[in-house]
This record gives sequence, C-alpha cells and structure tokens, in this order.
Amino acid sequence: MNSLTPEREKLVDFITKAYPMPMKTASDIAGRFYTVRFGKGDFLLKEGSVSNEYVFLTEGYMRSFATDPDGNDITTSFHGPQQVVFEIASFFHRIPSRENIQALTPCTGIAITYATLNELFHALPEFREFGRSILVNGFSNLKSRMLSTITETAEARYLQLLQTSPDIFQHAPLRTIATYLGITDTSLSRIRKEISGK
Amino acid sequence: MNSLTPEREKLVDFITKAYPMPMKTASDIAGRFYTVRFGKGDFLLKEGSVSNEYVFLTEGYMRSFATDPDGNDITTSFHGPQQVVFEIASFFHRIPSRENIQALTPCTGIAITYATLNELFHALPEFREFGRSILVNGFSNLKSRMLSTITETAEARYLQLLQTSPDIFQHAPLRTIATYLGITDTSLSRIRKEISGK
DNA sequence: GAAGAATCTTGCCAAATGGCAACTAATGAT
DNA sequence: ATCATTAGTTGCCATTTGGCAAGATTCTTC
Repeated sequence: MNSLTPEREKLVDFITKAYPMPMKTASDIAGRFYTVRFGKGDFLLKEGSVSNEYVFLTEGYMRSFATDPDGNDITTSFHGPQQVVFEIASFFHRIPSRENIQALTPCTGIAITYATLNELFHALPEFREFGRSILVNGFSNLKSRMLSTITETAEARYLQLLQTSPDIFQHAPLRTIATYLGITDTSLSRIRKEISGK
Repeated sequence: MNSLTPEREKLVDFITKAYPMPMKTASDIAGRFYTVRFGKGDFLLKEGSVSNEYVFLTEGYMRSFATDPDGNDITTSFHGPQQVVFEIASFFHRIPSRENIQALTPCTGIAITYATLNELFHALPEFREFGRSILVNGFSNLKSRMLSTITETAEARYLQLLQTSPDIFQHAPLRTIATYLGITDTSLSRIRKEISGK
C-alpha cells in the first residue's frame, strides 16, 4: 500500500536519487514533511529572521536575494522544481539570515522544521548522508559560479545560464537575472541585443 | 595526564571552540589525527585526484587554485594556521578534484583520512556537528565573497582582504592574490599604487 | 656574488561594464 | 478598456579593468 501525496512521491524520488537508500526509509522520511504553498511575491524567509523550514519545492520558482550596502537587491540564487530551498547558515547555525527567499511564481512544496530534520538526522544515517550531499552539491555549484564570475565575461555567463536553466527566463524578470549574473539590467539588455544580432 | 602533541592540542582547542563537547571526546578525536608536513610548493592535492585527507593546518600557508580554460591559475582560497583544509566535493563525493591545494610556505598540520573521518562521524554525534559547522562556515564565507565580488570594486575587495587577512600578504605573491580578488596582477599593481598615493 | 628566473610595475590603448535619463513596452488593478 | 506601475531598451559618456610589452625589482641557484 502506498498512501503518499504526489509531493511526497516526488521527494522520495529525489532523496533516493541523491543518496541510495531503502524505499521504506525514504517514505518514512517523506512522511514527516508537510505541504506548503506560496503565492507570487510571498516570502519563505526574510532578512533578519531565522530560517526554520527545510523546503523541497515541487512546483514553481523562487529566488534568494541579499540587499547590498546601497539598498539594491542582488539575486544570489534561483530555485526551481525538484530543488531543496533554505538558507544554510541561518538554518544550521540558528542565526538571523542575511538573505531573503521569495516566490517568483505561485509555489508548492513540502517542508520540515529544523527540529524534525535534526531528529531524522539523528535517527537515520542515510538521511544524514542525503543532507550532506545537498550541502556539498550546493557548495560545489557556488564554487563553479564563483570561478566563472572571475574567468568569464558577462556574455558567456548569460549564455551558459540560458543553456543550463532556460526555464528561469520564463519566470524571473531580467532585472533579477542581471544581478544574479553580476551585472546591471542595462548591461544585460545590451548583451542580449548584441547576441540577437548574431 | 595529557600526552597530546602540540598539534593535537591546537586541534582540541579548535574543535571545542567550533562545537562545544567534552574535553575527553575532543582528545579522542585528535588522537586519531597524524602529523603531516609540506615543503614550500608541495601539493596536498592535485587536480584530477581524489582528496583523501582532512587536514588541520597548525603552521604555514596554503592556497587552493583552479586552472581556467586558458590555462591560468585562479586562486580560489587561502588557508592559514588553525584552518581546516580539504576539497569538499572531491573528498565527500569521492570524485576527482578540479582544484589543486599547494603549500605557499613550509607547513605543518595534522590529518585523518576519509575512512577514519567517516568512522568518527558515525561514532560521535559531536564530531558530526563539528564537521557540519566547518562546512556551513565555508559555504557562508564563499557566499559573502561572491556577494562582494558582485557589489564591490576590486579596490574595496583588496582593502578588505588587507584588513581581514594581512598575514596572507606576507606569504603569497601578489599575482596569486590578484586572481583571488578576480583581477589581473597588472590591475592589482595599479590599485596598490593608487592607494599608496592617498 | 653573478646569471637567470620570477615577480612587480608602468605606459599605452582597447574592451567591458556602469550611471543616468529618456523612451517604449508590457503588466496589473480597477 | 484605462490608467498607473513596472520592466526593458537605448544613447551618451564615464569608470573600471584588461592586454601587451618593456623596464625594474627581487628571489634563486649555482
């Protein structure tokens, strides 16, 4: 018998792919998650508060962003379906977040709290490994981005994002994509013009 | 009685500060580490091989660097005394590293292998927490760097590095510091000239 | 301590990106 | 449908950074 919600089924799928474990274990884990929904523009996390939900996004898109000294939004990452969303430093160290996480579109996901996650980490070595894997992947991706920010032109980074995450372009305004790429919206606009003429 | 080597004492200190735990636990952990030494220019890790040592540096300086598509070295981080040094993605996922780790000066440290670390993680929840804390801090620092790379000028980043890690400047050539800051050595030289005239 | 190799600096000019403001296009609320 | 708001584009010019090559300086190594 299998009474999992569609969201939980997706999570089971995701977990077992990220770190192989018995189906039963994965279902037990997924069973502890509850459904969450966000309207467009809603915040999953606001600067200054402590990230307390570990969310697996099943539908919709979100972005994380920080506010720079001049008061501008800088997009630090985009999140889409089948991705884990939370603010690592705030969540694990129980400190106020310096970032915001906001829905770009209506979103559905499933979540657990910090307390439940810890309980599961303690009880299930497989889930710990899964958790670490998520952390390591995130770290590794950020490193790659950092490297490409240093070694590549904005145009190359734009083209790469377009290729690896074309869906982002359908859900996020160019202005937020520009800050993600480390440039202004003006520059992005010019880059796009330049490319279209090729 | 206390038979710890000076390196192990430093590690115990570091561990208990990063994540509070009984002295005995910390000593047991430190007891599993063995001393390692590197001459200037020696590699702790070479691109293409799997990071298998989790090193706590007690003396000396190292840097991690990647090779960009044009064959240039890009410094991804500097490591000094009282810091943990390893390549996260390679170490935890057992995959070939895309980075090198090299001694900038003669170095002394203590290390454990992947196998031993896992054994300790499995046996000691406190050590797991310590390990996670290291990971989370690394992630968080990288995020800050990424943000400052996007929002601040090279000059501001230079001044900040000078303030937060003045010791680096005594042990790393400016060329490697330049790539760390995301600029060329030529630009760094000009920035320094500009500043000295203030 | 002299030759050779790295490292660092500087001059010249080119390329990439930003700032601001005006304009146009798209979107959303009523 | 209309108005107001937000998003995107473009022109003009300034600033930041890069590329290259020549000099100057410092570090190695014999």
